[in-house]
Amino acid sequence: MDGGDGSFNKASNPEFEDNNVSSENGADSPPSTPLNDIKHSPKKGRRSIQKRVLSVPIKDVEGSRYKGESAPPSDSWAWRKYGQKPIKGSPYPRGYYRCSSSKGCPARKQVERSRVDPKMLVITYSCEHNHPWPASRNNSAASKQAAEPETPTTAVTALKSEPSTSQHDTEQESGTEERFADLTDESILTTGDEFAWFGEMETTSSTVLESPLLTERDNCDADVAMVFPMNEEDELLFADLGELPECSFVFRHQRNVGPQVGIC
DNA sequence: CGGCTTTGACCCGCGC
DNA sequence: GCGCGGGTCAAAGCCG
Repeated sequence: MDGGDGSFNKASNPEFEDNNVSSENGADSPPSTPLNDIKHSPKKGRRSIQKRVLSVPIKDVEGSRYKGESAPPSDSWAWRKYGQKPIKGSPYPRGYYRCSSSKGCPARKQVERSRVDPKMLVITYSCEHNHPWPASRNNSAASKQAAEPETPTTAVTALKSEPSTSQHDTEQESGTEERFADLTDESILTTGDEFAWFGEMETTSSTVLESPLLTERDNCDADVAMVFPMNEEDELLFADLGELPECSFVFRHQRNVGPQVGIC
């Protein structure tokens, strides 16, 4: 498998391929499937799955229960890891997370180390086209409450009510939850936007980089990749995973700076 | 006790 | 048609 043939390209990495909004081509026969069906037609089902890819410095996710390969950023939602796989062409494995903030939540995300910058995490969020994201809540709390999904607007509202504590000083301790909550304070809302919460992050966080191809944060209509900076501890965790491949892809989008594309 | 993480196996789509 | 690779499920174990 991951022999590192350096064959990292669109063919081998659909995530980056679909970056461009687009939800795969609608040529396949839609299985129209809920989670159950995903089992039998995981890829077909993706037809209606919208994705966004964000790049976020791992440093920012330090607050989350970061144990190994891929750090599940605490983005105000509860994510349950349901799988991990080594990706061909990448020395780092990819973690698969499912939203556990609410029952039946279709949201999923993939977390993997950036091939270009090991200190960054590439997170791909995906959700079904017509499925609203769950209300953003504290991970554990949401998990236990199994609260029902709320409308993005409601979710944001809830966030705005959150006291924006000095995230600068306690970022490492509080993690990103606080940070994200704070971010919403000054961000613009896009009601009805399933990815509104995500938009908040990218628009306000200088550390969050987004693919130029995905800047249209309409909703689930785009992939969002996040890259988080890593610290030494994190590096150690990945130490045995090997070095970066010779060829890597990373899309960045810094505020007022413009997109940056690193290709091979 | 409930929920989450980890790991292996299976299934499906795509490319050659 | 075959093989490769990605994505998901399910079982077992661990932790709070």
